[in-house]
Amino acid sequence: MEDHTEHKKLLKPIPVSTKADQVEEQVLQYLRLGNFKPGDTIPKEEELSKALHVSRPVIREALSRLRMFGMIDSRKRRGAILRQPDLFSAMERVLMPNMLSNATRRDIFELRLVLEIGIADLLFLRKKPEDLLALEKIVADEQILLEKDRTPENILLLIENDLAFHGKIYQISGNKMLQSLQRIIIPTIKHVIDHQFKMDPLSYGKITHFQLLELLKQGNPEKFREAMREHLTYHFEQLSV
Amino acid sequence: MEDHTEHKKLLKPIPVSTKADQVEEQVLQYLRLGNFKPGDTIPKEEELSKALHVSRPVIREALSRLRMFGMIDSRKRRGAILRQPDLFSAMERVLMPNMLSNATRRDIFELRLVLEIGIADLLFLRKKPEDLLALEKIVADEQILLEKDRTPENILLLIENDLAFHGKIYQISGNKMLQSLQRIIIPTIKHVIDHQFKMDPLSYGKITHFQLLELLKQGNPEKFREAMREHLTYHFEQLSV
DNA sequence: CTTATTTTTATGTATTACATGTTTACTTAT
DNA sequence: ATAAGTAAACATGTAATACATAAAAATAAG
Repeated sequence: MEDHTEHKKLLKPIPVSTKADQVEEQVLQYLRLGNFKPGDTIPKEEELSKALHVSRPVIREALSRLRMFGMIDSRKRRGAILRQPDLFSAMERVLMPNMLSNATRRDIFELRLVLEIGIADLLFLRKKPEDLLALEKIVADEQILLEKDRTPENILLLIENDLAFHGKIYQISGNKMLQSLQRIIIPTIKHVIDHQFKMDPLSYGKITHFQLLELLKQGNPEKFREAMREHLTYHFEQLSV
Repeated sequence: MEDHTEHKKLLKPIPVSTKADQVEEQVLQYLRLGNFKPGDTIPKEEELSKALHVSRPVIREALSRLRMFGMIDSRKRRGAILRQPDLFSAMERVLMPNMLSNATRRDIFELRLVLEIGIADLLFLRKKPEDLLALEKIVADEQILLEKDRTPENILLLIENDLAFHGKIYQISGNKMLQSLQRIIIPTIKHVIDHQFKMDPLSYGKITHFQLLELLKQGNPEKFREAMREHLTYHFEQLSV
């Protein structure tokens, strides 16, 4: 018997992943190699259970994960059908800025800067008259707010206004992926500005929203990029090696 | 019949959610409001089961999803402990370019352009001598390959070399989030270039990798941005409104 | 006091049963 | 014969239960 326990210790270097993990990997592999298209059905839980020699709860646990990513959509009687995975929307659900490490929050803060600098070409490719009108409205609102006193609630309104301006930029890009990323970025940026850097959320460079809008109307991508870089200059100054 | 399809669109997009979905949402809510930190433990499955009045398998199904995101790490006897969610790594696992819609693939293609244009400031902030040496090696290899015949295998090597150069750029940025995004982008870019645009993967503008490297050594972010924009000009030309 | 063993306990896995909603097939009425 | 209504089948959703397993805690042995 003591020999038995000896073997037990020696034989198991424990690369343990649970069965559900393995099933998930198997199914993903199956999907990758199968070259399926959205709308195709995958084997029934019962069939998977028999094919992989695991119980149905384990199968369900694995499929549940794919469901969370929007990869499958299982309906009664029909089984599970493949869907186009929505890469970022699932991520939004689990994003909790306070759970992230400072390093990750910093990464997201930087990501925002990278995106808003690099987005210029898309803006000039896709901007429409109504977009410019919307931005004009936002800038006009900002002007009104700036002329008022700096009461706490006005500060909040200014922050909202600022968010609206930059958010509209992502929207004009016409790129859903960028918009998804922005939804991930926003709560993190707020957290970073409040807790990590303790900077004034409205401390922008010499270039104002108004000037950015004018450039978007009459300028070109290159000028817009450099103006945005200047606009975000205080944000860039927060960065460290 | 045409009337029928009309109604289908107008009526019910099916807002059904399973219990596991609801449990997942409850737990996420609990975590968000609780202001927890990595290392904290969450209630045991049994407790959750009683508190939410659902069976343990349902609880497990919900927790399994959080496990997939790396949010929790459950160990026997101890229960589940919170971890810092790795936002993008889970997404890499489920990325299957052939499952994406053309629109999504186009979005990812554009994301790459946005990132590589916007990344310039980070590069100049974080570049280190060894990074430049690595890039020099890549560029030298490219030069050797370019002087050889255009055999299929040499073409493949050139594509690998190109990937190495641009990949190194992301690495120099020192931003893990950008590197994660790149791992999502790479297989999609390949797919898009092969199937969607049918463009030459190596068709770059007048600016070469060598010139980009020289700018990274002696130039500034602004010049680098515009050079990268020129380098990617044929990619930008693929874009449509 | 250290080490080995047992016990405890929470998760991992499996079996089983039943509920629920869809599809398919069948029946019935006009 | 076509249309509507009904019943049967079937796959997923939910639940209860039992046992395996591993890790921590408690206890016993040296």
